[in-house]
Amino acid sequence: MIAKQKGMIDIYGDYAKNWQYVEDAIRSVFEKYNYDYIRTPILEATELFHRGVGDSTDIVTKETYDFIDRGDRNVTLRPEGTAGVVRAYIENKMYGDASQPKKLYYMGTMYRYERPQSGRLREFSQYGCEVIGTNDPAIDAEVISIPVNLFKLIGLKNVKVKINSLGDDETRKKYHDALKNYLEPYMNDLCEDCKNRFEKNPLRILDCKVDGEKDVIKSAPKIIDYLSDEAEERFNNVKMYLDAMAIDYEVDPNIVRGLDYYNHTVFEVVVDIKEMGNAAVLAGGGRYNKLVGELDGPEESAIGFAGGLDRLLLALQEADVKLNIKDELDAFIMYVSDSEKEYAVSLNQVLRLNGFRCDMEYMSRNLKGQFKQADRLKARFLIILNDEDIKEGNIKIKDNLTKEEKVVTEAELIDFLDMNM
RNA sequence: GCGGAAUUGGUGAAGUGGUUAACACGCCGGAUUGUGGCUCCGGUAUGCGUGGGUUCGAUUCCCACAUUUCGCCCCA
Repeated sequence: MIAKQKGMIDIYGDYAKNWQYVEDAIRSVFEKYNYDYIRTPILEATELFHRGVGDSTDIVTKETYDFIDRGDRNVTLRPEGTAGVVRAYIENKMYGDASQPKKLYYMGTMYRYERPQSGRLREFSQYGCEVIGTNDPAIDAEVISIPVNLFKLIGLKNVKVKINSLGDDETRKKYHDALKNYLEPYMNDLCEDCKNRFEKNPLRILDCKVDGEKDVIKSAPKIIDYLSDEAEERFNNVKMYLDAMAIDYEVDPNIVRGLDYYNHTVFEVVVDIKEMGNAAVLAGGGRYNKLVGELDGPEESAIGFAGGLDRLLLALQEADVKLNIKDELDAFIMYVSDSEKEYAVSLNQVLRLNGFRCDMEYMSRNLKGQFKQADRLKARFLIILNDEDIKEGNIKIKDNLTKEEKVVTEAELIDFLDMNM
């Protein structure tokens, strides 16, 4: 047997139903916010991610799904959505469109080449948006509010927003130095991983699982104390607009997103479910004002967020949220003889063309088995054919809730179903 | 990339170096000569992740690999 690839899953059955329900919910929220759907290729030039995501993180050096294609090109399965959307924005010259800013949303599979673990597969689905072309702090608040509203509408409670500001380049540089100066004398007290991070990515030390609770870390300098006046005012405006939307948030100075391209606003939307561990971060994002320029586009400001579909579904399950999935059958057609079967086929066709969701027996089960099948399919009405009825132009229909049986003419059947559905 | 655990039918699983691999659920059929969801009865794995090895003989022991799973690194 040929098995699926490591870290990939088949989505089917009830899980697929939940999946589609959530996808519909996401689409509907983005449309209410007036975002346009964009669908970019799954495969992109490797260089896009090297430049877009940044070489310094492990993401690009060892966690992307890279190939050499038949034309000797270096290609990569997209590890995230932003780089592709920004590339499409530049390549299609969307900055010239009449409607600005460009508000784009996407949904699709992403890939990372890693050992799978809880809540982290090699192929996973993300949804998210990018707003390109404005530096208005009100749009920061709008973008933050999207996942918050989505989670609320879908039925999740205990959703928290954590925000922080990384300021501008100057802020980051000054803070970087200050943090390293502060930490250097304490390095021997920190874990091996943190010693490693000290050179590579000192910001990450702030949310280390091992050392994060130590006083040394807790009293480390905070980036928000290093914000330039301009950056601070910008951050205050974002908070003001969040207040105006009545979005609860807390400023968490330890939120450092992993990617190099972020500046100013960064945020995470977290659900308070202990069992979820790291996967409790349902969505995250931030502003990236330099990225469009770095990818050879115009110097346009941008902000976006992305969320994991798989972990959203996991959260819904953990929180026992009942999704309103409609998978009931309107009618199931039962028969025994061949002539009844022929009539069943034609009746099925008529009912479907009239907009009813129906099905019939295809496994040659006896009548008892057909009743069971009808229950499995959650059929509201059972249509039980018999040759004598058919001869007289009658159809026997049984209400599977009340168990009442009724004989109607073929002409009456559609009206009867219409009235009862 | 590093470490731990696991892998037996459609499902949950028990089990053994040697004729027919428990039990339960599900499914199919019968009792009920065409109206079920209860009950009773019957049927339902030539196979124990894959490939090697040890052995007279392995699903059971050993090795490798694959996959799953839980962590680490990293996190989009």
